[in-house]
Amino acid sequence: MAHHDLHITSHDCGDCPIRHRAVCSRCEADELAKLEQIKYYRSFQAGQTVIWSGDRMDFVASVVTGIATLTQTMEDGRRQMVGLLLPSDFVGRPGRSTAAYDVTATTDLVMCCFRKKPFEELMQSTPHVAQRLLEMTLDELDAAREWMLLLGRKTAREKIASLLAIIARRDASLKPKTPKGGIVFDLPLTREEMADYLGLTLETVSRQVSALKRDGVIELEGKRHIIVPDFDRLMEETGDDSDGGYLN
Amino acid sequence: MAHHDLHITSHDCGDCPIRHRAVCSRCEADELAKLEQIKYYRSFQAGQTVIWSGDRMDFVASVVTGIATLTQTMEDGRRQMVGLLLPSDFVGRPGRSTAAYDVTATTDLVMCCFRKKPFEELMQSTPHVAQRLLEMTLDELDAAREWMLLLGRKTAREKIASLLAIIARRDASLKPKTPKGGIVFDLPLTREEMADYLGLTLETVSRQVSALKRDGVIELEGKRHIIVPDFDRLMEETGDDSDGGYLN
DNA sequence: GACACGGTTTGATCTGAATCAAGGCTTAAC
DNA sequence: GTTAAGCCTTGATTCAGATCAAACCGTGTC
Repeated sequence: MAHHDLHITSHDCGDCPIRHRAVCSRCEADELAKLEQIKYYRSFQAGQTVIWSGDRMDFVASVVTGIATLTQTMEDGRRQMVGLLLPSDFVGRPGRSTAAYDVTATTDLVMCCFRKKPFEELMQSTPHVAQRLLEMTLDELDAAREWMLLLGRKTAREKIASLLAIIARRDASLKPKTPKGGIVFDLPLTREEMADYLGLTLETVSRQVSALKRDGVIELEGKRHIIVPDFDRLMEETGDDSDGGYLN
Repeated sequence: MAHHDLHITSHDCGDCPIRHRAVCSRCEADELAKLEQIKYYRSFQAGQTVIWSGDRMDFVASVVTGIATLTQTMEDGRRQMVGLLLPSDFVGRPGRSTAAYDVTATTDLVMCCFRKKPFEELMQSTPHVAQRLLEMTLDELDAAREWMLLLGRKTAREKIASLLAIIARRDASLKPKTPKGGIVFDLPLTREEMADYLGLTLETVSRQVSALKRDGVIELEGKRHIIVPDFDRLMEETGDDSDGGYLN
């Protein structure tokens, strides 16, 4: 993420409650003004569908608060999650008029939308927006490819550990660590949603979560509150390279 | 693909044997000249590794002829293909200095490379290059997400049928159809490579190919030459929506 | 308090694909 | 012509995860 010094998220986007990593970095005053004109907010309750695959989609958007998912469904009902949208993530494709996936709010959700036509025009005239979007898309592609390794080759236990590590890592970057170095967070997904993420059934998810708890890798308070006493121990269970990833 | 009228592949890139969809569309004469200066060709034999994950990578490239694969490998040797590069496909990430995946030539391969530093500079000064790259990356992301559905939720038989359909469709767009409406092509992948693509073992691939042959969905001449007498029949086996996909 | 409901756990059983193992078919080498 | 190496097929067996089934838990409602 450090490979472009665009001072990303370095200022607020007008009155947006969060800083729009996607579209506002390096915006000039007049560009901001233009963005102001074409933006609007939409709120959704947990469980609500934002848009169905195939529906007309005349906006692009970024998540302000909450979590949304992208899923694909086969005729017989088999579902696979293909994207997880966290605050500041971008959704929508310039140049396409219909949604390619179901977008669903998993938690209460606020999105900051931009009407597509003017957004595309803005993109034409402000090259750094296209470049920033390219960067984000490449990041997403990398994430998708890691996800493919998970889906194709990892065991159920490794899949669960990987998902917990992904969420734990994200949360750790937002919150300070606990005194003893443990990481604590609430699962934003139901067992079924986890299963759709991982290409498993909800029963298998439940069993493997129980197994990780039994083996002391995680602790549970209720169904959703997770304590990871030792992050490295969790990482060992993911099957991933231990070296913490390549440098940029 | 029709959503941007960039007259892509509308002219040759200097003496390149193919038209570089990636970087040459709408190039001005002076931009072409600049590209000429930073480009060079590299050839690889079938089976050769272009670059290993983690290696320094100071170029970006597009495939001229042949096929290359991107794969990820776990420490214990489990492998998952995460990308399949066909002629005119682009590889390499502006802003990153090391390769994130193993890149391997599956067939004899010629790539047209551009040194990264000057390519990035060119990107800064020519907005349409970044935009074209964004478009291509979004296409790749869509493909990755379809692939995720395949990996997470499809049966072995559906996976094989899907892969054959993908290759058949691509070939059909390059070659004229056979008199009787059938599609004929040569598999560019070994059974093991197919397995790595699909998240299966090579034995399962072999069995399912035999099963599709037994059921008359495909015909085989030798190990690699495939005849699809009825493409719709093959599509039925993929588990995908029959409606041929959404309009753009 | 009784009830229903969504999310979850756990148990018993089944099954699709992995694994283990043996050959077969081509092509190239000597 | 024999041998070896790659690639592919097929069979027997095993096993991880799916499926089927039952019950549990917390919350909100009447």
